[in-house]
This record gives sequence, structure tokens and C-alpha cells, in this order.
Amino acid sequence: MTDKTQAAEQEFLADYDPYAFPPVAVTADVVALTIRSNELCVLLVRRARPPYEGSWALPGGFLSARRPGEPTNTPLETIDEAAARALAAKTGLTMSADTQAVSAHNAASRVYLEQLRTYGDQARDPRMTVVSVAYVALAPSLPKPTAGHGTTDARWVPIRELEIDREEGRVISQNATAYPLAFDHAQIIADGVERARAKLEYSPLAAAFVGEEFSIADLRHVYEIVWGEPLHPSNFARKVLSTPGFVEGTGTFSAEAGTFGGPRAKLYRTGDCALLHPPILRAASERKIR
Amino acid sequence: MTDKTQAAEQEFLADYDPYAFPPVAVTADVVALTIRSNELCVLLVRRARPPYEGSWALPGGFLSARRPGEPTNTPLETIDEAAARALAAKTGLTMSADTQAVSAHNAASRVYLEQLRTYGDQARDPRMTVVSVAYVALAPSLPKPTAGHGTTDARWVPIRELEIDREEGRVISQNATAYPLAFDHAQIIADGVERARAKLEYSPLAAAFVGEEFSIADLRHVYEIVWGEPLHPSNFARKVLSTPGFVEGTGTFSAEAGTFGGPRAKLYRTGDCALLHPPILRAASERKIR
DNA sequence: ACAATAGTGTCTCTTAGACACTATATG
DNA sequence: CATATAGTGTCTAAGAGACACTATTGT
Repeated sequence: MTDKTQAAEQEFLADYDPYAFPPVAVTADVVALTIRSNELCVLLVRRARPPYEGSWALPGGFLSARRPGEPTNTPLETIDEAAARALAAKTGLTMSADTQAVSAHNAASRVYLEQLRTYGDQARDPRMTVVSVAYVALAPSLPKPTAGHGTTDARWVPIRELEIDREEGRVISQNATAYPLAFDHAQIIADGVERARAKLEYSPLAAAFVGEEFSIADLRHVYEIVWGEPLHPSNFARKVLSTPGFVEGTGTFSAEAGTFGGPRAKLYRTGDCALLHPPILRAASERKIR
Repeated sequence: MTDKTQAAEQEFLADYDPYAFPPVAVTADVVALTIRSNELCVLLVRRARPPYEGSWALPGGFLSARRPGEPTNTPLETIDEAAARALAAKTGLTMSADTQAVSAHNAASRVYLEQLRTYGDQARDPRMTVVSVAYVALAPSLPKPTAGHGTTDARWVPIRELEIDREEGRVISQNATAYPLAFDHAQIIADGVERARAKLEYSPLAAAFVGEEFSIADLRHVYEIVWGEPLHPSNFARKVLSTPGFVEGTGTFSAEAGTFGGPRAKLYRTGDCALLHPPILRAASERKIR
């Protein structure tokens, strides 16, 4: 292929449109979700510079591409790695993304990262085209994030406080007074939350929100908080335990009971399945979108 | 905002990394699927120029971005529109994508288009970083496509002939002798086919493969061909009819019966639901990925 | 003792899947 | 008449949801 490099370049310049190569920037933006004090929260940073100076935005960063003239064998990050880098910069996590295309799940840091979708609104910024590849990250409770480059603050914000109104999958208003959102990030957050809600139905990812070992009640609380609806404790336990590969018992029990006492709960860790069969469906799925 | 343009530009250049802006190209590539002579087919074009000259590739095109110095109020295409444009160029379809972010479904041309995922393999081409935003298109049987710019041929290729072997969601080999695939397009096609298969479970999109009016048997054939497994005719019919909003009767009957006669089938058109409740699950979903 | 929770047992209702069966139209 | 298909009816097994019940332990 190296002997065809010149021809390859010409192909790029000639293909489709000779003016097809104005500057395009690609960013990886992360909808990082966690559960803090019984609320589903998203990681937001406050922008220090325009555009949207002072508004809140998703942590993200530009894809670090090869510079003109740089050797062609320079190792370059994938978009997945750029997303992991952006998240690590804000949370201090030593997370390395799986280099595979589908998803990244680092067992050590227990942060799950997967691509959400790509937002190609060229009107985002008046100066140049910015394509945003959005990711969803699910994490157990993490320490207070630190503001990084170009930001004055970084917080876990309860999504309830963002007051995002949706209709037919599209954000129609965003009334947040405390946290005005930059760009189209209200839409991205709404899509990311919906992805997380849907993921809990078909995958064992609820475990990504809790620690290494957890009780069935811990898992149920994750479902209840993310879905925003109460679940039947006994039926939930039966369903989780009857789904092959969802959890596996550790043989140990929780060290402490609840505030009012009660039996010690059995502890579990994540099983070996990637997909739940049968799925655990939300009652809200009844809303047949018509 | 226009008064902040200078500051905005500085923000872009200063944010995250001062060298963050080497040239990046964004392409929209389409996995266009249709059913021809009882086979699931994907639209491929043969590359006329390197890299991968002579190999087969997905139809696609570069995102047409704003050129430096161009007025900032120039209307620019979204990535969705770029994908629709790439598809229309090969199929001759006068298709206009929905400008919404989630999906595009043009009733007139009866082509459904939705974003698949973004592939950020910077090693794709030795000369520059190319980010590929892939789409899946579902279409009823279409005429023979025409080769366009930079291609010497365009065909509907049965995916069976591509002989793509998968393992844990990743393509591990691609043995196609007749259709060697360019770039990472084997992976993208595999992901697109899997998306289509999954979509049939939860959405009424099987109707996108057939004409405006169809019988239950037509719909069943779509499921059988896409999933590659036979379905129980009577149970399938009962399930489709009991799923609210999937199809609505037209009151008419098919003009002709089968080769061996039989009753005329009732005809239906697409209903008003966007999601099937309950879903129509494949038996292959039993394969709990573990 | 009381309150709250972990976990099991059991009942009912719905649905999936299998298959029998009738009606229809073409060679 | 033979044959294949459209569509309905029926039976069984499995799962969802509701709820009763026991066991446990901190206040």
C-alpha cells in the first residue's frame, strides 16, 4: 500500500468533490452517568470560554489527529480512546478504553463506555464544522470531579434538575435555570439517558452503577432510580436470579443490615452474560410510541 | 453570537490542545439493504481508484463542510443529508432525509435511513484521518443501481456471498473471493445487518422492505429472509395482528393467489406505531451471548 | 416488641408455541 | 381431484404480576 500512497492521496482529493476538504473538527463528548444520593446524575463542566461561555456542557475533547507532515506510522487514538481520555481528564479515572469498536469496559475502573451516536449539526459553531461523536459512560459513585482545561467547574448534576422535556425522541424545551446547557447537549443528554434506560432492559449493565459486590436490593435500587419507577422487590429478585448469567453468588453476606435491621443480604457479582434472556422490561415500555 | 466570533475561534484553538486541528475528513457510508429474489442484499460499489482500487465498498461520500472564507450563513448539509445524498447518487432515488436527528423515513421513496455508528479507525488511510459515520438503509426492491463518481460498478450483492464470519460482534474473517471488501466495510456491513435483524424485533420496519400494500405472508417472508429462519405461518399472523399499530387492513385482497391457488390474502399497510409491543423475537435471540 | 427488609411460596392471567382444522383457488 | 396456502381454533407450558408468609436484626 505504501507504494500507492501518492495515488491514494490523489484519490482522496479527486473523489466526489475537489473542494470536499474544508476543515472539519471531530469531538468525542461523553454523557457520564452515575447514581449519587438516590439520583441519576450526569457529569457536566462549565465552559470558561465562548461559545456558550458560562453554560454547562458535556465533558469532551477534540480527536487528536495526525498533523500534516507527521510520520504516517505515528500511533493515533481512536474515537473511543478520545472519549475515554476526555472522561479521565475530568474524573481522574485511570481508564483505558477497549480498543475494540463496539464498546469499552474497563474492569479495574469499573467504568462502562459505549458509543451513543454522532451529531452532525454544522450550525453548532459559526466558524467551522464540528462533528460530535457522543458516548455514554456508566459508572459507580465517583469522587467530585475536577475542572480541567477551558472549564471553571465540574459537577455531577441530577438529571431531574435539567428539566429536559421530550417529545417523540426530540428535546422540545430545556428550562434549566441553574444549568443552562451549551450546544445541542440537552438533546445528547436526553438520548444518553434513554440509552441507559433501554440498556438496563436487555443487558446486565445495571451492575456498572454499583460496586464490585452488591446485593439484589442494590441492583433493584439502580433500576428504580434510572427508570424512575418502583419495582416489586420479590418479583425483581426472582427475575434476576432466574436470568442465566446475570449475577453469580459470592457466598458472602452484606456486613450490615438496613437502618431498621433485618436479615443480611446475599452478595453477588456480575455474571458472564452480555445480554439478558429474558429481558427485564420497564412498565414504561407500555407507552407504545404511536 | 456574531460579536463573539473572534473569541469563539480563539476558544476553539485554545481548547484542550493547541495542535488539535490537523485535517480530519468525515464520510457518510450507507449499508443499504433490500430483498431481491429471496435474498438479503447490500448495495456495493467497485472502487475505481486507490486505496483499495478494484475492491468493493459501501456507497458513501465526504461531508461537504464550509470552506474557509465562505460566508458563515451558508446552509450546510447534516451528516444525515450527506448519507441520503450518497445513497441517492447510486440508486437514483429522489430521497430527502428527514432533518431530524434520530432517523429519516421518506414515505414517498419508501426508504428508511438511520444512523448505525461511527467508525474512527485512524489507520484506515495512511494519508489522513478519516472518520466514517455509517448508516443503515432499508428499501423495497429497487432497480439496478448505477455506478457514479470514482466507481466502475454498482450492485446489489447477497450478503450470503460475502461470507462474513463473526465472533462476539467482531468480524474475524472475510473470505469473499468474488467481492473483496475495502477498508473496514466488512465490519460495518456485519453491524448493519445485525442492526436490521434486531430492528425487526422491536419495530414495524419489516414493512420498509415491501411495497405500500402487502399481505401477512409478504411480511413473514421478510422476517424469514432477514433472520434466515423459518417462522410458523399461523402464529406469525396472529402475532402481527395482535400487535397494536403494526399493520392496518386496507379491506382489499391480493389480486392473485399462489402458484397452486388458494384463498386471496388480505392486504395491509403500515400502522401508526413506532415500536412493537410486544416485540416479535427471533428464536436466534436464544443465543444468550456469554 | 416493633419495624423494616431478605427471600420463598403460590396463585392467576396472559402469551408463546405447537398443531389440528376449514376454506379457497388453481393445475 | 390434488395441492398448497390463508386464516381460525385449541391445547399446553412458561412467565409476569400480585401478594401471602417466614426469617432476621437493629432500634
